[in-house]
Amino acid sequence: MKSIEIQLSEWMNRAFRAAFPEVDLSGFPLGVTATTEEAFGDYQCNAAMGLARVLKKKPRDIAEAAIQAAAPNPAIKKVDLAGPGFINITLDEQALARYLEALQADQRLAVPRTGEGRTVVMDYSSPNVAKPMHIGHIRSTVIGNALDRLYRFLGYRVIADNHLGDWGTQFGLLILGYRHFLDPEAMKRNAVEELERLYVESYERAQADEAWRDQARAELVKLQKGDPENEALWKQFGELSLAEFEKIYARLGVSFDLVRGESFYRDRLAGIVEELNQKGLAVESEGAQVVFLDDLKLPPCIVQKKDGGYNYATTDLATIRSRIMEFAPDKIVYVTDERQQLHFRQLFAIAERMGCSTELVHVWFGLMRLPGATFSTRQGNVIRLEKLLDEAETRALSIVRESSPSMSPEQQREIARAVGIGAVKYADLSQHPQSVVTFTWEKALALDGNSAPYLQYACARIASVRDKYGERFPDRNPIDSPIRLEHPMERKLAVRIVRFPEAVERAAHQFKPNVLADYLYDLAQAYSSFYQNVPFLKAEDEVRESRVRLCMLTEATLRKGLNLLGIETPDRI
RNA sequence: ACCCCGGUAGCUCAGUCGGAUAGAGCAGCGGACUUCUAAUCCGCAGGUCGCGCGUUCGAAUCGCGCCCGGGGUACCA
Repeated sequence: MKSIEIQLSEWMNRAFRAAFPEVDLSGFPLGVTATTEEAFGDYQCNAAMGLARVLKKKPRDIAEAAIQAAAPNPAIKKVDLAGPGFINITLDEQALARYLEALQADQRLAVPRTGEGRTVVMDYSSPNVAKPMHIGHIRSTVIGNALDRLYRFLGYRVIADNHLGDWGTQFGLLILGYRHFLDPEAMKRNAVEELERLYVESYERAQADEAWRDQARAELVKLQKGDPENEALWKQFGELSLAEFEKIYARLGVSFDLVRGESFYRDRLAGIVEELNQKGLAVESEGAQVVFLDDLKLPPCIVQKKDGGYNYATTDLATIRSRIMEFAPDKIVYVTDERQQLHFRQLFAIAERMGCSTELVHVWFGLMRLPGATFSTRQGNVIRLEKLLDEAETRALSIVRESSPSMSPEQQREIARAVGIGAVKYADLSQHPQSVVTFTWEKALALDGNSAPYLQYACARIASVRDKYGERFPDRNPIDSPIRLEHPMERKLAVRIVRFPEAVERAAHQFKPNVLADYLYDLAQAYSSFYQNVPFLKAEDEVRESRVRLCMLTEATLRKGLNLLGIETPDRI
């Protein structure tokens, strides 16, 4: 089933081609978009203005010609020519109602499978082993997961890979710290927290103590050479960390197809450098192996340190190579913070020179900061992700208890969980990814306005309507009655429902989940307004059924949309 | 010094790659619950889109210059 926007765009395309058969119009946008204002109708086409210069005609005349050349279209009530050359289209209510009826039978809500047959690797979350996840990790995890879900729904084969930081230079210090400062009790209580403490203590000692630094380096070399004792420790660190991460992922509803740390690629690093040498891409400079990218006005990129060690860029090159060999992806998407922009530009440039033709995309997001201090992870004012989620659930619980005192405690907790976690996720997803976010509890846990609970509340009200309808009219089925769009609120809601496919596609292709969030909020607002101002269970026969059908369509759309953002929709709230 | 982002209502933010009279939410003020969940709805008020010049039918959006803030800039990831 095609979306209305696509149908109208195709229709408009044919009209322009019929009006100007002698001109090659390929490459010009001739489609329609949702109107910027209701007063202009439902969809608008701005193509005439763009064509004016090329056709050397007045835009109004061009638009007029296209309108005249357009085939009769029963889906359209009227077409207006406005302003300098806008073509404004108003949908016919009857046709729109028939479309909605068909939509109700469509599991995909008219969202096309544009990714059919294509594969995309998504690299997100990727925390470092032996460090607890804090609020800085939530953006990569939540935004990455939303994109993951969006692409899957569009028909792509998605390989979600959690590329853990488990093979860095930090392990020398960590192993040393473990051997000297370990507190077994603390380790039992919270392994990852203790590992972090050990690292910090070891790091601080290394600042002042040169012998300690040398020792750490030696431990790292031993690990890299496969020393069994160090390898066992390293493995243990990884397992403890992963177990801790899994708890967070379970709470967030995030799962990966692969969890491959950087260590997975460690045996291929030498081969990458060798290949770069052979192709003349890497040369020795100041004792290190370096790829120069002067022609792209990028700084040089080190692929092998003078001590023989490898770093991030080399691992990532090996990772790209490995992913191409194993999955033959059309696209590899990385979701990281903004500080890595330069790294990825260098990486992509080198990969291309090595013959990689896969599309490589870096989706970056702004850093999370705290109001007073400028994002200081060192000063100890980091907020642990676990604590954030706890707080969110606690706050939600007190509200649920107040508004639904008759509910069982278990159900209250379950709803508070869905609402609290949803609020935290939505706070991130509803914002443009690349903006810098200043973290505040109030914003992260907002329960009114443009928030997850607002959307969840709308879903719960609909579920309630559906249940009450079933109780009061057990012998009727809404599907047996046609949809009618007579009340302005019904029409308004209908027009929004049919715009879902474009919101999904735009969110995915622009890598901006907030596009979908905005759409859902707008839809929920239209529904709330409808709900508050138009009676349905008390409406007369047929009208009641029609309105219940609109409720069900809204519900399906909201639920699918929130599901794509990774947000749960309880039946009661 | 150079590179990349951002600057929109008191606050937090949208703005569909150049479109029509710049939109939401909080906060503020005023209304609406014997009714389908008031975690809601309706209304009011709130703007030099950082500043200047330019490009054209048309600029918050594109170009140049400046101001302010953030991030980055060869052996960390």
